[in-house]
Amino acid sequence: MKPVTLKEIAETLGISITTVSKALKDYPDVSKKTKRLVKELAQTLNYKPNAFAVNLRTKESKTIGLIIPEVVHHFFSSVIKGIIAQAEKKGYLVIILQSNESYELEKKQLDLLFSKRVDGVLISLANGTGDFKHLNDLMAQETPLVMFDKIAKIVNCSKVIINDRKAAYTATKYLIDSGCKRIAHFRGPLLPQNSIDRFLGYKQALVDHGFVYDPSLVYILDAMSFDEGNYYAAQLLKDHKDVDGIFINTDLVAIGAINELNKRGVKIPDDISIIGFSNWFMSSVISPTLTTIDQPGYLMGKTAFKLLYKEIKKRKNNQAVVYEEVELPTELIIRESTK
Amino acid sequence: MKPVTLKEIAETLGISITTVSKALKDYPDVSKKTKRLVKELAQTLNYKPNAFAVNLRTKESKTIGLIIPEVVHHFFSSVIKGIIAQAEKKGYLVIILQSNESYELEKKQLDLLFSKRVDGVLISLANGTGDFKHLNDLMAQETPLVMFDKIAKIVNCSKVIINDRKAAYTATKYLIDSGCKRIAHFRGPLLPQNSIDRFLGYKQALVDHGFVYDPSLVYILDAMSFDEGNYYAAQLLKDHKDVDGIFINTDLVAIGAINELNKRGVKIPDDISIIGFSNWFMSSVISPTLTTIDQPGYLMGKTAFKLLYKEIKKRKNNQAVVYEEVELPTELIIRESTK
DNA sequence: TTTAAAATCGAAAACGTTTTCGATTTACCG
DNA sequence: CGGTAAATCGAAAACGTTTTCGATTTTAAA
Repeated sequence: MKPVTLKEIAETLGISITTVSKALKDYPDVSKKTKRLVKELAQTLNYKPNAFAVNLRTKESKTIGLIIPEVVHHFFSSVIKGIIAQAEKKGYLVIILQSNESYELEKKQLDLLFSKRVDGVLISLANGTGDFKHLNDLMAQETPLVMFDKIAKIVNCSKVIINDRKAAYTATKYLIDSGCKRIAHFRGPLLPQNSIDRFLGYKQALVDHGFVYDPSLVYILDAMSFDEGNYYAAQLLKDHKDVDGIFINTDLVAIGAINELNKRGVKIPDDISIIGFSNWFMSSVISPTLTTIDQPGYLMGKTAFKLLYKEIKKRKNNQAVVYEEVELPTELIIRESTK
Repeated sequence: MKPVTLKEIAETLGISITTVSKALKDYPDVSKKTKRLVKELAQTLNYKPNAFAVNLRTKESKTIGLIIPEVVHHFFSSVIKGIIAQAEKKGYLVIILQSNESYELEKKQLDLLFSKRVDGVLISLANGTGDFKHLNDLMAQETPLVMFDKIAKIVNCSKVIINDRKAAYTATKYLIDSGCKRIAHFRGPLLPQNSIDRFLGYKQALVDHGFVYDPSLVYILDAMSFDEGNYYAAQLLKDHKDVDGIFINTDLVAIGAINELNKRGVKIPDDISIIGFSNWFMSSVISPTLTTIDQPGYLMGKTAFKLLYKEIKKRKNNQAVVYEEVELPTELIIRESTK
């Protein structure tokens, strides 16, 4: 049973394809009676327009692409949820691709999306991307792009971000204010902007409060996993007996660290205070519960789509597009892992 | 700058569209020289075939749809990851829709996917669906469908599942073997097959081991949230002072329950043992760590796609399709929340 | 009854591919 | 050089829509 087409409806009704098409879309130049007939038949035959044909004709796919580094991730899945919820409201479908933090994959996937002629793409960069030609190429071909969370400052497009630097500053300052004297930092990889900014915020807070910045206190992680949290917590204990606070780039790692410290009998927060980043659900559930920075994933997804949608509209109407950079608020969530 | 088409390449090279198309796809009836010329130009112009046109012609979208109840969910996001990883290997893109446990939405989304002429759809049912006409309609129109995790036994299609009943039996039996005398069950809503099966497994284990089944010991939850875990744990304490074990439908609720019991000074597992279901990452991290049933999400996603892919292939070659039902293994993960 | 205006309809082109099949060119052999 | 086989090419139809614009029919007015 093949999908029913306009042609079939037209033939069984003895009218032209044109009229059927117009009847279905309530054109003014088709009679009420014909409209009723057509709509009824379409209904009973369960007619659904072939999106390919429509898109080929109208050049609109009503589909956007989304590239994220990792799907199984509390923050990113919240973002996804925000995006598809908002997209659905506007009649858009979203194709999700996972870059696995690989620049090469990211490039390939962008090509794929272009081939599908998506109306726009939303992207959060892989840790591995230091070159942005693929992004600029896409935009050069009229495909709107908006970046969120892990962005590249140098690329000229709309962005939705948080102020990582400020948030990290706040977190570190809280550690300082609560009496920590020697504060370590588990940072993310070198390339991503947010891991740079969080590091910078940490450093700034230190300097502003009369600490001397000690590079041996910052550990550069790679996978940002629970296991790395375990490993570097142990490492830190070995390297620096005097550390009494850690600001950690992301909650998952922080939870790994807490796990390791618990195991070794280190008292949190009495011996060492810990602050994470992101406010994963898990953070409110482990013991001790984790002080962290709340990062609004759902809102970020929603906002990113809105920006993209606005740009799609503008382009469609041949209006000038202005790139926006919206900064979402973060919040320090104080729990048990700090004094 | 409009996307470049075959026509453009053909014109600048002074050859026909046909030849360009064939050159790009390495047809044997175009000369090496022409192929080289075409490919070079395509490369420099950054030509990407218009998927709409291709699909309209070939009737293959190389896209599948995925409908799941909830994105922000450890199990489902693992499934998603498995699906898109496997799909990418075979050159398929996946459109993800979230039904939010709503039957109405699910129906609408299925229509949307059909309109997009996806090559197939993967679905895990919403809790609210008790009617399956929308699924049968889709299949009647030649769109392969495979269900996973939350399935409907009555629908005739390929499925990938776990043996919920057996797993629940194992869990409950473990509680019994470890000495529990009065075992409660927090079950899911009434409709979904897996919540029924888990309940049945629980009941069977009880009966098989000389317990009398007491309906007042099973609580029917709705949202399956952390908060519900809190609430029903409190409720249980009020209703039944003698309960010493709970088998809980899903880890998130179990974690909520543990949270509440911890707060009230109930000792786990000494006073009450708890077993969850799914093996969320979180379960290995809370205190006490949660004994649970491991449910292989990534593998399930991968398998579901494979089944779908097989069916797509078969249909394409006009071969008879046979529906398969594959059952994935589960495993009891013993941790601290049980004796 | 004629005529102009309004209402209703449909032919055809276009979107960018793929593929069949016939046409043309080239190479080769005697 | 003639003829056949092989190599190379392109015209055209098709996929299912949308939309323009001209054609036809109906209605209402004169």
